[in-house]
Amino acid sequence: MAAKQSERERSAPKRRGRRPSTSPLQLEQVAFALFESKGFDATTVDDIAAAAGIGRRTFFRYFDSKNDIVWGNFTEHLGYMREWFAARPPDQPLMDAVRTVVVDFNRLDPDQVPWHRRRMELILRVPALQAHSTLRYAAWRQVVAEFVARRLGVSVDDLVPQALAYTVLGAALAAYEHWLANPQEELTSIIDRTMRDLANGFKSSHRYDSQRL
Amino acid sequence: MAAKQSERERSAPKRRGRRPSTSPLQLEQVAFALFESKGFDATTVDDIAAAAGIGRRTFFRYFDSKNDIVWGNFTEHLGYMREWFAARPPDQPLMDAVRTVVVDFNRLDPDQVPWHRRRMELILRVPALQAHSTLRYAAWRQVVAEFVARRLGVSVDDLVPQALAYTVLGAALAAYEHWLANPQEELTSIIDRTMRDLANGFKSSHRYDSQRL
DNA sequence: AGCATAATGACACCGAGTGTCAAATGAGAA
DNA sequence: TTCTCATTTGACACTCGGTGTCATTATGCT
Repeated sequence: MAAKQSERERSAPKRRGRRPSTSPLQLEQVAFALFESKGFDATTVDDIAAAAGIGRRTFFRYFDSKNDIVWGNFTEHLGYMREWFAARPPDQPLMDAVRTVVVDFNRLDPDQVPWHRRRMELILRVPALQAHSTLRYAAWRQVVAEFVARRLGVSVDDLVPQALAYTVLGAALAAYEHWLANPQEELTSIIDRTMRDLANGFKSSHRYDSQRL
Repeated sequence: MAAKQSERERSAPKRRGRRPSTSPLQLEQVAFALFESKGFDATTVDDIAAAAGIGRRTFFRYFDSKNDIVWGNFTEHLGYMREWFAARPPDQPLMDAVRTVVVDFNRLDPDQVPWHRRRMELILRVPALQAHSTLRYAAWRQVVAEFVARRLGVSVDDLVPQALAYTVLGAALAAYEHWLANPQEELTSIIDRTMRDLANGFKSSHRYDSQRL
């Protein structure tokens, strides 16, 4: 669906037929308002379509599923992450490179923070979205695994790149949950700390506390 | 649903009313046969119920959802894992203890291997099940996090136990995928190797190859 | 004006999951 | 045996997410 979004945006210049009556972004905003007031599960697609003034069938032309609403243009962002990996200096140690990119990938403009927090609260706390997110995470992991495989000169499907990608994702998710529970801490700091723990094999983890960094 | 199963089994001795006309295990077997022949998505709950000779509504009294079929008595097994963690010698290093238990948790009787492989192929390859499985993994992670938190003397909700649990899960999943792709290798070996990589911070991972162990 | 293109919404359909309730079944008590 | 009570079952109706189809509407180009 983030794919749909970007296709739509890129093919802007010279239109031909009828103009879209809304946009993924606008639908996202309408939907988020409903999620906030009624909760995700209690909000039906009919509710969202009605609130946005479109038909139910039309909604599903903007998003493949109700779950996909919360993911914004994630797929597009993944492209940036891939580029950042490609731009890492070849002499930078593997885990340092991974940590740097993952931290940067999650750096936010201060004005985006509240919206991102609401997004992540949905993704990480609503069971239906927790489940669905797995499919998005797979694409994220793949980007990491591709970088690691390139660095190690092995196939993306080999155990090490996949295991590394899986564990890096895990570290990031734990960091995100900690961020949701501790709004005063900076997201990038938490991720950085967690990624260092991971690169350490959690050997000195008992010495960390929430004040560090 | 695995909860349902065990309640059902435990409350066996003195019955009163009408006897159940089937069992979760029998339904699982009927369902797996259908999944094998038609695929998971193409198999409807009606199909399963019909094949098992029960009504559709009755099916949902044995399993909370179609997805839950593939998880067998996972919740029950989790109990064992919790016990194994509790039985670890207090002087065993943290990551060694975790590795040992996770490896043991996935040790199989040779005759169970084919069935377990089919189960895991469904869980790890069918998108609907990949997604749903996240909810089961959360319970698994919690068991790991509880052990780690106890060892470190911190809260289960703290960053380190959660991050460790998340990454251990990730390592296990990568190992499982490798196992599915390489049936000749032993599952426990793969998991052991991956867990050692994790405890190493993947520092020497480029020296591993699929022959090791 | 007329044509091609693209988006829309109405309609009908499927499948998962749930609430309700009467009927079937089995064990123990009278 | 018959009555009673607990428990499971299945029929029915309903909600909701998601999809296929198709006529309609809006827009740009010739």
